[in-house]
Amino acid sequence: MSLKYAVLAALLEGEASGYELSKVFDVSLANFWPATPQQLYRELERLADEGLIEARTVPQERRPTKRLFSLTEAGRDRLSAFAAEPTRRPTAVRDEFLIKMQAMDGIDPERVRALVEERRTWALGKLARYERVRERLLDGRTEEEHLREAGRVGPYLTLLAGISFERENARWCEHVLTVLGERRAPTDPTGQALG
Amino acid sequence: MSLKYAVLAALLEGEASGYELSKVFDVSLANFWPATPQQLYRELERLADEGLIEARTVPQERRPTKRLFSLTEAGRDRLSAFAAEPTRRPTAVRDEFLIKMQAMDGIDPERVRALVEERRTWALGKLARYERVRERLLDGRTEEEHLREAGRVGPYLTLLAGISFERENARWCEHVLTVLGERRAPTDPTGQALG
DNA sequence: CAGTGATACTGAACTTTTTGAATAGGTGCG
DNA sequence: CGCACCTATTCAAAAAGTTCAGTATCACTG
Repeated sequence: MSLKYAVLAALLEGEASGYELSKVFDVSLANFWPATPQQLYRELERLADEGLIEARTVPQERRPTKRLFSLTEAGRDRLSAFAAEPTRRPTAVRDEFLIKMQAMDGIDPERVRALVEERRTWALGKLARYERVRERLLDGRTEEEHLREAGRVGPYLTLLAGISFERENARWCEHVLTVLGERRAPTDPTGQALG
Repeated sequence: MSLKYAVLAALLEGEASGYELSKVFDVSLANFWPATPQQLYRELERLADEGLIEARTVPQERRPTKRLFSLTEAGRDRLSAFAAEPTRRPTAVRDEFLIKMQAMDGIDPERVRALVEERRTWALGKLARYERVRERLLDGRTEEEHLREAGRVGPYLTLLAGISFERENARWCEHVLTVLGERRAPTDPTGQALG
């Protein structure tokens, strides 16, 4: 149900094609509501049928024709009504990696290290991408200036949420690597786990 | 596909009924792989058919008969094989609340405050529950002692991930409340947003 | 001028997840 | 004794999401 509103919220940034949205949903918004291109195209179709967005066909010089979608007044109103409602669904995190970590104590510790390193690298990469988006949004101003002066603050604040999420991810990985290191070379000399 | 492994990982803690798992998936594991009771019962059926878990029927004195499930050797092996593989799916966060925040700049600021306060309260509540689980796991030891000495460290480490997630959530809410407060009483006197 | 890859979109089958309800024994309250 | 609520599970159906496989246009490379 919420994909609908995620799409409407994305269109607050201005008109976009399905293809463009599928890019956006992979970097910024992917943060809190991922969707595949197929989902987006279907959703855009439905929203247009409902009159919440409108499409305009744009033939291009050097590329295939695209359809740009933008919010209608009805769409804006519907989104605002949704945003003002209390939140029904709690946050759902689905993380295959953490299932593996839950079961880590049966796996070769070097294998676990490798998985955690991989995860850390990934989190840092995402963090760097978010930081670049942030620089672009701030455009030279400090956070305080931007938040006082900007017309819209929602996109910046949700970006901050993504940044702190990935930063904590990376920190957690580092903590786990430390723990694994200490278990490999234990200061306690019982030798229990070294069969 | 991963629910299967989430269930196997949950059974590492010992045998459990579908009902008990549905409780666990609502507090600790809900963290990174939520599931409804219906999903769990179906998954348990499938896993038993595959021979990865086995069921034993336990008639009870004052309660309905329950079926307790436990890992088989095949189940343990399958879980270990899964846990050692590189992670295919990146973390997926689905958060209706953050969609609302993305669209906050069209909503009555007092309404937004209320939503953020609600979210903060919820995060702090979850954090408190996690902290209690942590106390129980540590059982008087320090984190360092526990991590060096414990047989299994996976459950503790994933719990830490949950704790830092909710702590950051609460912090983010507090930051947003500050920002909203400053926009309500701006030091910059243009009065632009006070129409 | 064939191959590769980006843009731009569509279709159909499939799996997973959610929702709502039904069943059924037992406990505790007034 | 009736009602609400907890344990424990199952059924059915809808909604949401994933996967795989296309179509088609154009740009760039060798």
